[in-house]
Amino acid sequence: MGHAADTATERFERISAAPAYQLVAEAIEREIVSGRIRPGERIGTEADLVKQFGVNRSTVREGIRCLEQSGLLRRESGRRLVASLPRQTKLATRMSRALVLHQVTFRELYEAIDMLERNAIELAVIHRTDDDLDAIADNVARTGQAVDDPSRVAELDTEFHTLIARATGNRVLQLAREPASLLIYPATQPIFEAVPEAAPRLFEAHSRLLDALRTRDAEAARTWMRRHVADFGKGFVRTGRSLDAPVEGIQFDSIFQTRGSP
Amino acid sequence: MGHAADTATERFERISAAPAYQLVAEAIEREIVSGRIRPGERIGTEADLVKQFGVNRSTVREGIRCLEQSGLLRRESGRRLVASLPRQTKLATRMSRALVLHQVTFRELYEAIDMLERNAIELAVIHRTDDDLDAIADNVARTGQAVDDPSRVAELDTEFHTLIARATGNRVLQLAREPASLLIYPATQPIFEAVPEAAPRLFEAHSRLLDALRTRDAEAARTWMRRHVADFGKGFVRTGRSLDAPVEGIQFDSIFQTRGSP
DNA sequence: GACGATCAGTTTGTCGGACAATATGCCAAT
DNA sequence: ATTGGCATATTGTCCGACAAACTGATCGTC
Repeated sequence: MGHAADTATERFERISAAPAYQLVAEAIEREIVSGRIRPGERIGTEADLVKQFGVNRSTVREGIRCLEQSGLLRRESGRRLVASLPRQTKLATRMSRALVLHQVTFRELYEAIDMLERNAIELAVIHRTDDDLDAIADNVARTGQAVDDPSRVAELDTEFHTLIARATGNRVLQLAREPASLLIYPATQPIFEAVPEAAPRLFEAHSRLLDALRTRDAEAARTWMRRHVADFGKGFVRTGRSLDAPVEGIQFDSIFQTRGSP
Repeated sequence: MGHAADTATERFERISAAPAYQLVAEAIEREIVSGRIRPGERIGTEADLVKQFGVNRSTVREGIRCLEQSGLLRRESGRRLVASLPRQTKLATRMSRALVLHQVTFRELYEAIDMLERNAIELAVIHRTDDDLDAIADNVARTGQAVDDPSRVAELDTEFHTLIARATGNRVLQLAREPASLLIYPATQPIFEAVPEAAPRLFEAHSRLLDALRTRDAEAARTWMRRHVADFGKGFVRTGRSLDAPVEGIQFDSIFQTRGSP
C-alpha cells in the first residue's frame, strides 16, 4: 500500500475516484440513513434511477446489489425496490459466520455465552413484562413435554434464551448476544443425545429461571443461569469435544435472504 | 403479508428460482466458507468466472458485488479479486448503524455498555498478557497528559476500552461489545467539555483499572469499572440529554471501505 | 547488476442496446 | 366478488464495445 508515501511525506489524501456504482449506492444510502426515505417507502425503478443519476443501468444495478446486500434495500415480492432496515437476524448470521471463519474456539464462545446470558437474565428480571412471562412459561411447558426428544429440546433451549433476551427490552444486548447464541445452538443437540440427565436438568433450570423472573428474584436468577450455563460446559466436554477446538461445522444461511419466515 | 394465506391454507412452499447472479455468489461463497478457497487466495478474473459459470459478465459482476459487500471478497489494490475474511470492524459498523436506524435509546445503550464492560474487565483480569498491560499502560500515560483536551480524552477512552476488550483474548466478546462501543464514543466528548471533573475522574478510574489488571485483582477491577461506567451515565444526563432519546447523530462510514487505516 | 523508463497486454468500470420472463393494472365476463 | 384476458412495465440476462488503470516484461542507462 501507499507507494508514494516512501519518498515524500504523505501530504495529500489519496485521490479517490470512487466508481460510479459506489456513488449511486452511497447516494441512496444517505437518503435512507438520514431518514429522508422511510423504511418501506418505494425507491424508483431501475429506469428511474438511470434517469436520475445519469448512468447506465448496469451501473445502477451494481449499486443496488450492494445496498440489498447491506440490508438497506429490499425487493418487495420480487419486484419493486423498497427501503428497509437491516434485519438483526441477518446481521447476527453474518457475524457468527465471521466468527467461525476466524476460527474462534469453543472456550471463547463458552466464556462469552456465560457472560452474556448472565447479563440478559439480570436485565430480564428488571424489565420483563407479563407478556414476556407468558411466552417464556409457554416455552418451558413445551420443553417439559419434549425432554425425550433431543433435537426438540435443543430447539426449545435456543428459543428460551432468545425469549429471555427479548425480555430485557434491550436491543443492544439482544444484538450483542445473538451471534454467540447462533453458534452455540448446533453444539447443544449432541449433548442431549449423549447425556441422559442433560434434558431434565435443563428443564429444571429453565423452570427455576421462569420462577425467578416471575418473582423478580435477581439472586436466584443469577444462580440458576450460572448453573445452567455451567451444565452446558460440562455436557460439552462430556461428549468428547475439546474446548480449544475451533467452532465449526454449521451449515450457514447464504448471504441472501433466509428462506424462512416472511 | 401473506395474501393467499387468508382464503386457503398455506400448503406449498414458495417456489423460488434464484437469479443467476445469486447462484454465482452462492457458489463462490461456498468455496470460501468451506475453506476450499483460503483467505488471501486469488479468485480468477471476471473473464475467468464468465467462462467457468457460463453466464454473462454483467451477471458475474452483480454476484461479485454481493460478495464484496458481505466481506467475503476483496479487491487487492483496486484490482484482483481475493478471498477474504469479513473484517470485524466493518461488521460492527454495520451493526451500530442498524441500531441507530432502529432508534435504540441511550438507556438501552448505557445498560448494555454497563454489562459488557464489566464482562470485559472480568475476563481481562484473567487473560491479560504482559503485552496487553504495556499497551494499556501506554494509553493511560497518554491520557494523563491529555486531560485538558476533551476530544483527545474521548478518543483515548475509546482506545482504552478497546484494549481492555483485546486483553480478554475473547473474540466473541470483542465482537459483541464493539457495536455498542462505536455508538457510545460520540456521546462522550460533550461530557468532557461540559463537566470539568469528568476527565480527571476518568483518568483515575483508568489508572485504577490498570493497577487491578496488573495485580489481577478482580474485585477492584469490577468496582472501578462499575464506577467508571456510572460516571459516564451521570455525565451524560449532566449535559442535559435524555436517556430515553434515541441514539443518533453519528456520521457513519458508508457501506464501502472506510477510508481509514490500510 | 541494479535501477528506472517504456510499452504491449490484461482487467476493470462503464456504456448502449436488446430480449424473454414475469409482474402489474385495467377491463370484460361470469 | 372472483376469474380470465390483455397491454404495459420492470427485471434478469445477454451481447458487444471502449477508455482508463493496472500488470508484467523489455529495454536503456548508470
